[in-house]
Amino acid sequence: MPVDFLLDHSPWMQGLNAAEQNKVRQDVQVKTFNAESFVCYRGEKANHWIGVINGVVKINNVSLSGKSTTLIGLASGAWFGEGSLIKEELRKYDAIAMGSCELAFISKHTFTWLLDNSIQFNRFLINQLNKRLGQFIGAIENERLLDVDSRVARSLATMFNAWYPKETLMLKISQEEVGQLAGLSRQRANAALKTLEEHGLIRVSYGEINILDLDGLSQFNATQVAGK
Amino acid sequence: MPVDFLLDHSPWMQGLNAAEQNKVRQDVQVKTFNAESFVCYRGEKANHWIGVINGVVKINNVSLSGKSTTLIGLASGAWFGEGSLIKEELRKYDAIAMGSCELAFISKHTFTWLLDNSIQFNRFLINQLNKRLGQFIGAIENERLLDVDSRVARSLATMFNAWYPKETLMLKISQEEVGQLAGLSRQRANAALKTLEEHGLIRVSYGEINILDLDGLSQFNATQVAGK
DNA sequence: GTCCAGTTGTCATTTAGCCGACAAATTAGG
DNA sequence: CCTAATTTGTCGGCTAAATGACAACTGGAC
Repeated sequence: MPVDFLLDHSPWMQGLNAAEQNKVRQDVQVKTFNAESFVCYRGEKANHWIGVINGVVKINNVSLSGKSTTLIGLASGAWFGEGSLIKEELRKYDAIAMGSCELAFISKHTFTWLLDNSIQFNRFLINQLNKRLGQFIGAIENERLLDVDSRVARSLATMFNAWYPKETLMLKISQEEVGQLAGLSRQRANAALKTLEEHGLIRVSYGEINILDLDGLSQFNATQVAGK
Repeated sequence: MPVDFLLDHSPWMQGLNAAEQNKVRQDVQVKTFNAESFVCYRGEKANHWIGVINGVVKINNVSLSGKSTTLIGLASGAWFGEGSLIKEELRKYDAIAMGSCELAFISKHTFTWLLDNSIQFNRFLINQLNKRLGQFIGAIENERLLDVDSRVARSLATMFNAWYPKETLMLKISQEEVGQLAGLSRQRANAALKTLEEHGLIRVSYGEINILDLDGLSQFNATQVAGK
């Protein structure tokens, strides 16, 4: 799948006029990353806005005590990294490729140009930030109010919230990483995955999870299922 | 403190021209709320953008199992409720006055008019959403990586992230509510408050917390303090 | 085919917050 | 000044997740 497919299907591109679109197409750079390689480093200067052509990228942080957590996973169609560009600050998190992936880089220069010149682009950003804010607020709700199995379900489902080609609902992810994504130990994540598999929502194999029912996954609530 | 003080010190007002500012001043309505009264209800149609003139408002949610959690507290100078206005959806959370407070209401009509006509206003919203997104991502980090005492510290500090008159660093809040704000039981919140008091960051009295050192509070990290 | 690093399944043990309970303290209202 | 409602301090028992450990499994590299 080429960059053009990503650009053609990105809603913010559709809001731009021909000249603006051209500017973007000339600026965009494609880079490929191997599994586990770093897309950006925490503390680094933010110079690009980044789109996922294919593969999955995780946004990560490591605490002082060495514990690692994943804040969000981003699949094909997602654009990220605007936060640090807008605030003109250093990157606050690591971005790491999960499995090999292809990414599109748009320069800070073009990004700010769009921000300064296109109302449509501003509107897109408002909507994207608003949607993502909703996602994270939801994540806090889940973490506080939902049982652990449901949290794992939501964490997996949330990855696919962007536009994406629905065929590729497969994740190259270890159970250790699932734990980091949901804020759990590997062992507990393992148990949760088994529960979800029993409910026919996913299929677990070595280093890989297949999503069988994305809607079911994002609505899963163990306490309701159990009828309590 | 009158509405005008809030409007004069709100950064988004400063970005508007005289005509736009006038439109806002004619539209704004002031309402006062008693302690514990509802400012908006979850499920209600969203018709206003709301600013805090004085007092504190908490954004709340109650789970199916009846457990209540507070997602964020908003003090003087904060504007909120744009999320549901932008998405044109029903309110997703309750907003409840903590102690009596005065709020400014701007109609959806004027809000969307600003959104459609003022680039400056769009820019303000992007910055506000981006900043708040950072806050919530930070909250998840804290919840996963930080010890409980530090989480309480951050929860309290985050309330005062907006512009506000720094004199009023006092919260009318029960320890039960502190627990809901940090996602903890009352008993554990109580212990955390004692720790923070010992470190000279706050002073706790009946139904009330005084912030002595806002910076210290927002940077507090118990594992570092303990030297582990 | 063999080796090896990484992953998974599953223990027992430890830890920490939750919950229910209840007495003491505090404030507001008559 | 007295009373009722709320809040606070603190206990012990309960529960669930974290942790550490280890054997079994998998897939890729050689």
